Amino acid sequence: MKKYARQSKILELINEREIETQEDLASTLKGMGINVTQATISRDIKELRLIKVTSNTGKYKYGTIEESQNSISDRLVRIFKNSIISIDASMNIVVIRTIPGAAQICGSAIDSLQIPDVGGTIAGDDTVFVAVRKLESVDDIINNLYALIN
Amino acid sequence: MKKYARQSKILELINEREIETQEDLASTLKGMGINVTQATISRDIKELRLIKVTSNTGKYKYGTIEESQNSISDRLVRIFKNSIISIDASMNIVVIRTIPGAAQICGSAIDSLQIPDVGGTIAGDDTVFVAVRKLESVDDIINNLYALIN
DNA sequence: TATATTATTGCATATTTATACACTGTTTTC
DNA sequence: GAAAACAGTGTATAAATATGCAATAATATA
Repeated sequence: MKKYARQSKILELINEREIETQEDLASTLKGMGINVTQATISRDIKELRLIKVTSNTGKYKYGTIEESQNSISDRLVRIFKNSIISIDASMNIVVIRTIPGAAQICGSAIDSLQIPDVGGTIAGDDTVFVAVRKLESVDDIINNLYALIN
Repeated sequence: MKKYARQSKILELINEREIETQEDLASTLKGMGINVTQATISRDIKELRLIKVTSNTGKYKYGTIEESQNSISDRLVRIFKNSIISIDASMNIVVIRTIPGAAQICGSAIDSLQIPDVGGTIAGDDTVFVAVRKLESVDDIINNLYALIN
């Protein structure tokens, strides 16, 4: 059974180099004496749960979920930057104004961030309400959000 | 800018349903009055950092990295189950025998698991040595590994 | 050992995805 | 306000990926 040896090599390779396609991987492996076709690579990738992640250059490359952990918050931050108009508070409600249509996604973004003392969010079309558990935390949360967009 | 409204809907959809392809997504959105082509979906998916994950049925579907967190250890466990022959210890070294060629990948698997008191691993072709920091921890670690494969 | 079962893979190809290019609408700059 | 720069999208298609099927290898079973 040479499958695992090959898969191990695959994990190694995607960490070392920018592997952009399955053909890439197949031919690199071929160069190392491991003869395999794209079809098998496709199956290996499924088994190994490898994913396509965007490299620094904006292109797709193969990577692991672990590795792309960081990019989760990247996504959220990017969405924030592009859509938030203002952040304000009324008592324990943080009111976020967004460009039209972006409130929902900003809401889910905030949910994902799991900010302490955030009880929940509700979003309309261009407004998000963030319920804060304690009045004292409101400023922290606002600063937290501002930090994201700068 | 209706892009974010659409992307928000996309996030919603992939959580609710098993979306298998980008065409799938495009036509579902179309059914909801959001008119968009596969090409744009492809770009949205890149922006949202969505990935293909294997659904329960073994097929691919779209999902988020967050959602597929769990499947990381799945991968490792699966590899273990399929390749470990025996687990034993000599003093503070846990010795794992695997099917030929699988030691490397089992080694990386163990590394990823970040088991307490594991100092490091080294793998040959069909054998992995796991260095344990304290003699007292050896049994725990062995049980830990056995638990994985059962 | 012979037979049956299961796992792994290649080949060929259908399916799916990414992208170059062109167009449109929006925002910025002077 | 006109011109320039930019963002978003569709069309068409090239590029990349997944998979049915058949062959072979590995493993289990009698």
